[in-house]
Formats: sequence, structure tokens, C-alpha cells
Amino acid sequence: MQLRMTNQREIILRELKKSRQHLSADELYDKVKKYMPRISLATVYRNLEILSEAGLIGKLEISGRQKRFDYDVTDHDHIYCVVCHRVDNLNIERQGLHTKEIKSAKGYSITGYRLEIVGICPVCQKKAKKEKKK
Amino acid sequence: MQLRMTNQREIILRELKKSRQHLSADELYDKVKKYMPRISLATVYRNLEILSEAGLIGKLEISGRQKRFDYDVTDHDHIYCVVCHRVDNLNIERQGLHTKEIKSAKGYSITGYRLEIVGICPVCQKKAKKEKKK
DNA sequence: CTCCGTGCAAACGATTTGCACTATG
DNA sequence: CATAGTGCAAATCGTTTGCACGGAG
Repeated sequence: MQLRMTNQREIILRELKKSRQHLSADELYDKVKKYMPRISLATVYRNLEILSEAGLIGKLEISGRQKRFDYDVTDHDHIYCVVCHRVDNLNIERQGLHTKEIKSAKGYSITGYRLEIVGICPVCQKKAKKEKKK
Repeated sequence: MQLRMTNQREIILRELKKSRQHLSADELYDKVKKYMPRISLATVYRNLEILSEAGLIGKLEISGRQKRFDYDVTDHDHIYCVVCHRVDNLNIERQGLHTKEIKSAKGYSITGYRLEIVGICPVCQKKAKKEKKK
């Protein structure tokens, strides 16, 4: 099963990298449609899955909402806004987490962990202030 | 908007607490149906939402799958099995995480964080070994 | 020329909602 | 007796899949 670099795959990858955001499949679909109006949403889903399996992009499964895809495949954590659901990258020192406790937790064999900081982004904080003034 | 303690709400709450597991809405639906055969799945969803908003139970949104609900509302983390998707509670020393870095991350105002350990549970490890022997 | 990839529509699983009815406080 | 909660069915949302066709290698 080899990977073909089709036009649609190339554009999907390019647009995600270009965006520097954590886009969902349908957001990316909208962007890609500008260059390729006949592309189908299913193709976007299929390619995002394949690209993340190939390690070319990251897949984010955050907080019960839609999946988002990450242009950055290096190791990092995420912070996300409970109001507008945007996601940003974050680098946190993790030394506090590498404890024996985790390594043998409840008999599990550990494969990794996900740390997700939750908060309100600057933009939504400003909006909230404006609302108050009303 | 006051909270009424209906029969269905009471049983849902009781069954979740009793289970000592992290049940999904439909798993809980099955349990509750034994006592209340005519209850509807929508009622279970509605009550789980209300109960978690009232702080009587916890809501877990883990890794893109269905939501699960937590009988334990005290502060703790979770470990989850990538194979069978079961979730267990976990207490991890969090001092490593309370850094300035997090508190002012990217201009966000932080409301909390979720730490999710990922691994393979003891039961699935055993199953995997058996598979190998075949 | 061989298959992997595509577009389309239909199927899907989890959750939510509109409605008329019921029952709690 | 007001109005929060219920059961039911239909709707919705994000995502996946079957199929016949198209294009990359």
C-alpha cells in the first residue's frame, strides 16, 4: 500500500501547513475548495486520516468536539478556548509528569499522555468585557 | 430554574455512583432500564447533562469517542485503554504543572487542565499475549 | 494497465430537539 | 397549578462507507 501524492492530497497538506492553525475537516474543506471546487468532504476526511497515519500531520481529539489537525508534528501540548474552541500549541516542561506513579499506573502499560490546558483565549476575554459594559 | 429530583434522575444518579465505572450514556441507559423499562435514552442524556452541570457527577470528554460520566467529582486525572476504551481514575502529583508558564499561557486566562494518560489496560495486555501464542 | 484515490450519496453513531403529555414541588 | 421533566420520533452533527469512475505510477 504505497502513498500516492495526488493533487488533492498535496493541497490539503499545503493549506493546513500554511494556516498555522488547528483546523477541522470542514474548515479545511472550505479552504481547499477555493483551489479545487469539486473536491468532496469525504476526500478531505480520508486524506487527513492517511496523512496523520503517515506522520505528516497530527491528529487532535479534544474535548468531545470535532477532530482537529495539527500542522506541527513535533512533541507539544495544547491549550484550548472553551468559548470559541480555538486551539493553540504550547510547550510545557513535563518533568513533573515522569514519575514512577505514571509508569506503572494501575497495571496499565503506558503508551503516552495528553495534556490539555483549558481556558479563555485573549479574543474571547475581550468580548466578554464588552458584553459586561452593555 | 430549580432542580426537581424525579424518579428517573434519582435512579440514573444512583446507578452511576453504584457502578464505580465511567459509563457512557447508553451503558447507563441499559442499567437504568432494568428498573424503569420505559425510560428513554434522551432522558438519560438530558439528566446526565443536568447532573454534571449541577456538580453531582463529572463529565469526561476523552479522545474523540463518546462522552463518559464520572461517579467521582473530586479532582483527579484519568487513564484510558486504547484497546477497550475503559477509563480508570488516577491520582497524579501535579506540582510539576503549576508553573508560571501555564498560568499565563499565550494570554489565555486558565480555568483548568485535563491530563489523560493513555495506555493498554491489564486485561487487554493479557488478551494480546494470548493472541500471540496462536 | 494496475490499483489507489476520488466524488457522490447514502449510512452511521452519538447526541439533541420539538412536541404534546406528566408529575414534582 | 405552574412549569420542569418525560417519552417518542425526527432532526442534527461529525464522520465513514459502498460504489463506479478517474488518474498516478
